[in-house]
Amino acid sequence: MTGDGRSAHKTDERLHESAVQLFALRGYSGTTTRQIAAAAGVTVGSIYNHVASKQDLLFDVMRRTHQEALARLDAALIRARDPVSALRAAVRSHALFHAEQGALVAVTYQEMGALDPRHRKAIIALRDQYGQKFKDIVRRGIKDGLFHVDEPELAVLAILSMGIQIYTWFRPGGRDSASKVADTYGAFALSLVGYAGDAPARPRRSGAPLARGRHG
Amino acid sequence: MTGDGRSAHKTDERLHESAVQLFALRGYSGTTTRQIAAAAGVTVGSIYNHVASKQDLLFDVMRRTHQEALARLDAALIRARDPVSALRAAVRSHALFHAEQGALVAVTYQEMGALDPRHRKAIIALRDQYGQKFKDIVRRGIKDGLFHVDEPELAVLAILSMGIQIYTWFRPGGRDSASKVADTYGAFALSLVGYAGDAPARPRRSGAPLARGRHG
DNA sequence: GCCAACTGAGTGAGCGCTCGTTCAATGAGG
DNA sequence: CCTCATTGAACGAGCGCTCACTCAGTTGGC
Repeated sequence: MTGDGRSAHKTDERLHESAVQLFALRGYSGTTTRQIAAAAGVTVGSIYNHVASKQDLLFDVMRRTHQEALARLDAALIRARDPVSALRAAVRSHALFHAEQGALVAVTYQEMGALDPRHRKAIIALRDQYGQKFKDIVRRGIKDGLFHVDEPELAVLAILSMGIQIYTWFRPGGRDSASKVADTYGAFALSLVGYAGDAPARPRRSGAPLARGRHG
Repeated sequence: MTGDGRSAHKTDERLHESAVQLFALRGYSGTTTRQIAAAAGVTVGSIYNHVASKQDLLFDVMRRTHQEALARLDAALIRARDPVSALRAAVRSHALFHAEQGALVAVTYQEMGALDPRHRKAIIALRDQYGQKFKDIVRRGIKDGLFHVDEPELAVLAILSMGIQIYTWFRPGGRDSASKVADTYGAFALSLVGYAGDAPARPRRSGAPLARGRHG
């Protein structure tokens, strides 16, 4: 039978996805190799034809998560020509990723302590690379006189933090869509850095029929 | 009871503290009862003279953490007479706690998945109780016309989120003191909810020459 | 003042079981 | 017929937890 879903590559992917789901649910130490194998539809021994160790599986999940987040951030920033639209686009990308990829994000943030020191160093480097792009935007916004914030480094940390935590409460089908959350967080970030031209109080952007900000 | 430093109460406390440190470092599943015992200066069997199970130890850590955070928040709010000073005081208390009690906070946020469903329910109730106090402040600020934010619920989530994450990067002796971070975050929170009177000096509505709409 | 009875923290070998990992054997596809 | 993913038994280590026991320290009858 050709195309029976049993090729080596497909098993690789199923192992990866099974590991993500289980690590997110039970944690790295709380997940057994047998559970991962069962979820991927193979037996224990077969895992080791595809990954060197459980530890390597964790590292691979984290590495790919960061690379994906970086790729999306870069894509979002391509069209931004000024710090305001750049920050809005960056925060939107950040928030969307953390809302839509909850399992990947949960593993990445909760299992840092389960990584070997060697692997951890590599992941931290990727994380810094990600944060640096936000710092650059805020720094430029200040230089251009658009943003007014006393502690830009803390502001960037705060902006990243509020986005990261989305994965802990966001559920698809909840009150707000991921896109709505992402837009709102973009506005929050601009308020945070003291950008005055985007005050949230006044109804902006044509399609806002529900004047829900200030009923009397 | 002679004061020889071997009283049962002291062992209780040492077990609790050892569990906090180890759970924070290696996670709940990654920590063994023998490690906890060794860190507390006793052997395995003795643990069970003080706690019912490893799971109960985790629950106790989380419960006490939330109760402590709630107590500090209430203490901080006693003197607040208006939404502005209340939000500032609440965020300051929140940020300080998450900076100063990193190990407690790490366990509380990273090991929710390791709790029994029964225990988890109790912890979530405490967490909601904590968040509700912030919601009340923001709601009152909006009603009084002091805060201007379109999405108050998301704003509260964002404010709590940025404070929670402090435990992941704050280290005593770093660039900023916990107090400095807490004050700055208080200002961030007020910017976030659209409170105009406390922002760093800036040209309000002095013009927003850049296109505000998104590019697509 | 004495000693037997009692209390409860501490001990450490050991229970049944599961862990991550290995490997000889298997069998289907090219 | 050869290749290689897959299997499942097996390995040694380690898991949470138990339990018969030790041993200070305290109590209370005489």
